[in-house]
Amino acid sequence: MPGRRAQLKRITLVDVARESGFSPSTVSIVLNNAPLSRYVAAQTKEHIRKTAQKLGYRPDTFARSLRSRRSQTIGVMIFDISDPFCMLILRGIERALHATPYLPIMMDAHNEQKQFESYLDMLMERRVEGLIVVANWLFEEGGLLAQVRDSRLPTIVVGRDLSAEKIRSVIVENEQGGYLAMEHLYGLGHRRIAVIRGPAKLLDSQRRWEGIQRFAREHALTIDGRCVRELPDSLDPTSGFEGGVALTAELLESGVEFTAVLAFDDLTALGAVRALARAGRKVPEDCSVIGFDDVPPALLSTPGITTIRQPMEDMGALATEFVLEAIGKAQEADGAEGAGGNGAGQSAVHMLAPSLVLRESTQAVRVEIAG
Amino acid sequence: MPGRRAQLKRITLVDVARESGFSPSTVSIVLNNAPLSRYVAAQTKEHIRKTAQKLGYRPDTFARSLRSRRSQTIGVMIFDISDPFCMLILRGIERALHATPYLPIMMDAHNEQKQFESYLDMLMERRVEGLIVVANWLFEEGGLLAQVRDSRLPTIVVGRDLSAEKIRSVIVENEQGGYLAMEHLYGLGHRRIAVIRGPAKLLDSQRRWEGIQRFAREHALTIDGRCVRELPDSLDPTSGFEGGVALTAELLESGVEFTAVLAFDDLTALGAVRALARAGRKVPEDCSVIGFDDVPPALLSTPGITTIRQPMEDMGALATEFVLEAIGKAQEADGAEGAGGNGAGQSAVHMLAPSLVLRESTQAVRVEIAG
DNA sequence: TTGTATGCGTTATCAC
DNA sequence: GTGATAACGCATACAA
Repeated sequence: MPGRRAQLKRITLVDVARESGFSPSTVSIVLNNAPLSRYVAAQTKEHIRKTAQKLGYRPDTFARSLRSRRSQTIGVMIFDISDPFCMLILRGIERALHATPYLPIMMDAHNEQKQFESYLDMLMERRVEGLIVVANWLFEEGGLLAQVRDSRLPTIVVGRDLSAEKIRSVIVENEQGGYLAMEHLYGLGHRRIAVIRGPAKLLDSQRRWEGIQRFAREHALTIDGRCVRELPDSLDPTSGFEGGVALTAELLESGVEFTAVLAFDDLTALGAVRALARAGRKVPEDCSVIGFDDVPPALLSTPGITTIRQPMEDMGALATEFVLEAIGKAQEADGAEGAGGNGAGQSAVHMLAPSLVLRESTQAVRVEIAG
Repeated sequence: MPGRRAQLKRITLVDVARESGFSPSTVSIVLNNAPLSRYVAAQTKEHIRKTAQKLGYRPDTFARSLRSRRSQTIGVMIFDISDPFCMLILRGIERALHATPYLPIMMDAHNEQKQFESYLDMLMERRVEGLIVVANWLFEEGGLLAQVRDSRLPTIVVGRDLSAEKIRSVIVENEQGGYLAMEHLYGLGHRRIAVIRGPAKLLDSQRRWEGIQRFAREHALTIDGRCVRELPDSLDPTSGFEGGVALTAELLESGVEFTAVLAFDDLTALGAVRALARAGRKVPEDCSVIGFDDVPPALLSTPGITTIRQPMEDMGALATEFVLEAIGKAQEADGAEGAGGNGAGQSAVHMLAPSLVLRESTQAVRVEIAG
């Protein structure tokens, strides 16, 4: 290594100015492509850029942020990073942010409201310019986002429909998803379908149910009330799986017949498989199972779980674009005073289409003919 | 909303000074608990703290960092956040960092060396005070960390043994893990054990194999060479699972007999289960399977995968402590010039003990008596 | 014990 | 077209 010890001293804007023979202001203007740079001679620009490059100049983030009041960061609050559902959304966020000068600052709330609050505080303190909340279904918005809402910080939540709380959301089309799941099962000949619904409190859970019912209505299929179970409102991260096990076992013991289980999500489906196996019923031969989400464990288990896929990466990317857009607008309308929305306030819910992912946990029903 | 519009103006140190009647310096000293604060009257401190509280003063991170040259952040480079293995380590890091004033800045390299490099750059630019690299086995240290190494930035890698590259590492005791797995299988009566080794290049893979061999030696068990397969050196994230499927299928077709499969990791084990199922062999009745790591999918699949657990959360926490410690030392020895180590250079590998997690994928061998 | 003055590296507002 | 100069908010050496 050719003695790079000189690198120890940081190169500043002033160094570049001195070396290039121009003033710090000009250098700053050029290097930032500031509006004023329109009036700088092309030759000057070229020269300044060259020397900056030569010296290996890197702007100091802190000085820049201090002066410009802009942090160039987006806060990403993850409600539970160990939930595979959240993870894939992160990918999308990172992907969308990659082309921009913004850096994500991620925090994991460990499934705890308390943490969520304190981290939110930290993020605000670090002056993030936007906020993306990655929520799974355990997330309880107990006024947590109230402070954010009227802080005018461009905010969006992905993974949960919080439009009722006046927070812009990006989610999957749950109703459509429920419909698709039913359609698939029905197409395979299933008529006695057990449904494990999500927690009642969950809006997304409602929607899926609506989709299920719509399909049933359209096909004159009645869903036996005894075949429907509901996941409890729980704060336990593994409650989906355990709920699936328990509720399926319940279903099995109740004696009511069914040839397929439509589970709220993949973990629930995995739980159903477990319970069925325990009862000696093989999947899919003796009973089909369909999940929702398409998280990795659904692919890795045997049989692979047929599921309704949420385009999580796209959801993350979309949410990111919205936030960036809102930040842009807020900047434009910066001088323009007024109580009017800077884009942060306008609550709306953006929905992406789900899709069926065929794997091995569902198959045509064996004997049954019709309901 | 009761007109909170006054909040728009940020409270600064000067505001607190004015309001409390003391000078900015005194206020700064008190609020930071700086060394000099030892000489400040208790009453003064009290008063200053009260008014700071009253005004809702929050120090400006950027100004503080600009001045003090300290970012109060730790860079966390995750090689692949979608790998459940990495995820749990993150939990540990976050937990350990929580009690400190340090904020983690996480970046996900998406399994790409290119990304890794550019993000590393970003982290350095943001002046992180320490670096934790969360690596899975796909991570290739192709000189990636060279720049970090001689940047004197306290660095540690968790999840991979990179001590050979002179980088401090926190890992599980792989040799012991391999031994434990064999011990478990042997204890259940298995004598014809198929082994799917990890990639040859991987040091961790070697160590596990050594543990396996040690157990075999100690118990006069010979491992049939025909029963041993090796995962390819691959950069594909799902290669573990697919490798497991393919190699197990190969094993099955080769006609050689075995009553158990000892897989390199949980994904490989899951792959083995899949291949066995396809061949009509049930797990664990017809063949036992043991994994390594204890990642969530191992728990969620049916049967649950018996595995050797890596204490990933503890590994993350330990790594974090080391980095914090190194930062502390570097600060102390700040004036003390010298080429000598500030703790960052001292390469060493710290190992945590693995443990057996019993689930349903292994059971006593049916008939076989001895090798 | 406490206050004053200075500078961290940038950007922005003016003059020239 | 370009250059002085003044903040941004904080921490610290030094003075009192």
